[in-house]
Amino acid sequence: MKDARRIKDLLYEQVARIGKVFSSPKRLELIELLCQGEKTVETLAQEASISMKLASAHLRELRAAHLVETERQGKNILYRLAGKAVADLWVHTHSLAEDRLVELQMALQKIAVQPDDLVPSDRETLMKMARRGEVVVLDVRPVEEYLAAHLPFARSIPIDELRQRLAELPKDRPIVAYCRGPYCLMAVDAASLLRKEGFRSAGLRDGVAEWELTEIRQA
Amino acid sequence: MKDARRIKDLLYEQVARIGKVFSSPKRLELIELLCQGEKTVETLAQEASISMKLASAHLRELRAAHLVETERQGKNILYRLAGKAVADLWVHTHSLAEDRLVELQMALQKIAVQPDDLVPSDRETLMKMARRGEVVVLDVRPVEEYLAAHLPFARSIPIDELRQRLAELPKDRPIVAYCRGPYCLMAVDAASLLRKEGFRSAGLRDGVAEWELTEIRQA
DNA sequence: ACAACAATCTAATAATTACTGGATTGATTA
DNA sequence: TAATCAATCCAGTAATTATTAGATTGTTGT
Repeated sequence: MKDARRIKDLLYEQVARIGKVFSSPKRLELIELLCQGEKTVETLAQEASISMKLASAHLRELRAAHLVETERQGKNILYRLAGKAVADLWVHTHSLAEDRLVELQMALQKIAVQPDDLVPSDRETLMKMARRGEVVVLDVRPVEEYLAAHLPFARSIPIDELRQRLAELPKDRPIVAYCRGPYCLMAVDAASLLRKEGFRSAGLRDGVAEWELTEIRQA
Repeated sequence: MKDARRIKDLLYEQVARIGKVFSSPKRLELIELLCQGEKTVETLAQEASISMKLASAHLRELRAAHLVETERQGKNILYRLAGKAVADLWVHTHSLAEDRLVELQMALQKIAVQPDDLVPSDRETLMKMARRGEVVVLDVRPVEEYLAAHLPFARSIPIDELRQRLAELPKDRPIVAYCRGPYCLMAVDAASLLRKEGFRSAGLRDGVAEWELTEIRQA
């Protein structure tokens, strides 16, 4: 059989369709946004700072690769990931990037806030403390994203409302803020705001997708 | 801070560098080959049926993304994956492709050989039987790849030598052949050859990289 | 039925990327 | 030292992909 070559080419080409989707920065950003729950094209475009037309074109690619599904909701069209496996591949991909690309490591370090020594860095003790109420886990994403999924014991205060709602937070216990993931700056912004206001606070690098993936691996 | 946008763009762009590498069929094939162990440019080019120049160009991309390392060995240059995480992402990527792309599923079904009812499909019982010698696990890749890494209890007979070495195999026990992975046709070729010759035989879809990844998840 | 709106489609151009041929580098062998 | 070999570099063209503008499709509200 000399068409073994032809078959192989066909197979790898199919896999490359997935790779192509992950080869554009904006598409990656859209995937990360969709990891936070279903969204309309308009919302996605706004959050990613691109035109609706361009967002639509990128989403078209995502759909062609069967990585997202759509549903009409009145005038809007809702996009959602076609499965948890898509979010997982996003996490695996950016983890490998962080592992291998020094440029990325340095860029991430630049935006990180100093860790607070009262806040544990490993999740097991963090969860133990959260369960006991010794630490407040704060979700600073928009409420809809919190409602779609959030970390255990997390409380929701969107970053825009944070300044107005400081009174809801305790000053005697550390506050761990998290957001969409390592490329979302809301958690670090929240943490530095809280510190300025006299709270003990730290930012968590992981979002829900990252958390859930490593949960499974540990279990 | 209005440069939040600039920072984000930079971060996603870095991750997209990894995606770009995975967006070309031939680069994927090279990655899979490198999952089997270190190889020279010439070997890689031959196995992937491309010119050495083109192979060199693709490998250049892989190296630019820090996914492979090189080492000079006399006249040749050896390429190897920069870490297990690279092989893992390859497995995760093609798994997602198999999960989402119907075209790929059908193409894979077309090349699959009928399963043998004496050969278990889940790896735990397969390993139990292999340990007891109730089944022969046969690595049909080139010997060097077998030497670099192989499945537990596996025996090596490269596919080219298989016809000459049939006497080494038992007729009373089933033989499970495996190769580089689901896109490598050596295992299915071996299994159908063995069946023609009166052996009980089946092909295993997974290669070493796939096996090792799912091992860890189960453990 | 019509205006307003969300989103897509189509087509055109700009920007990247893939591939090939010719020259070049570094190491080995005669 | 010259010849050979593996591999890369460079430059040019072919092929894809990204992006934007303009027209179009559904849907809602008046």
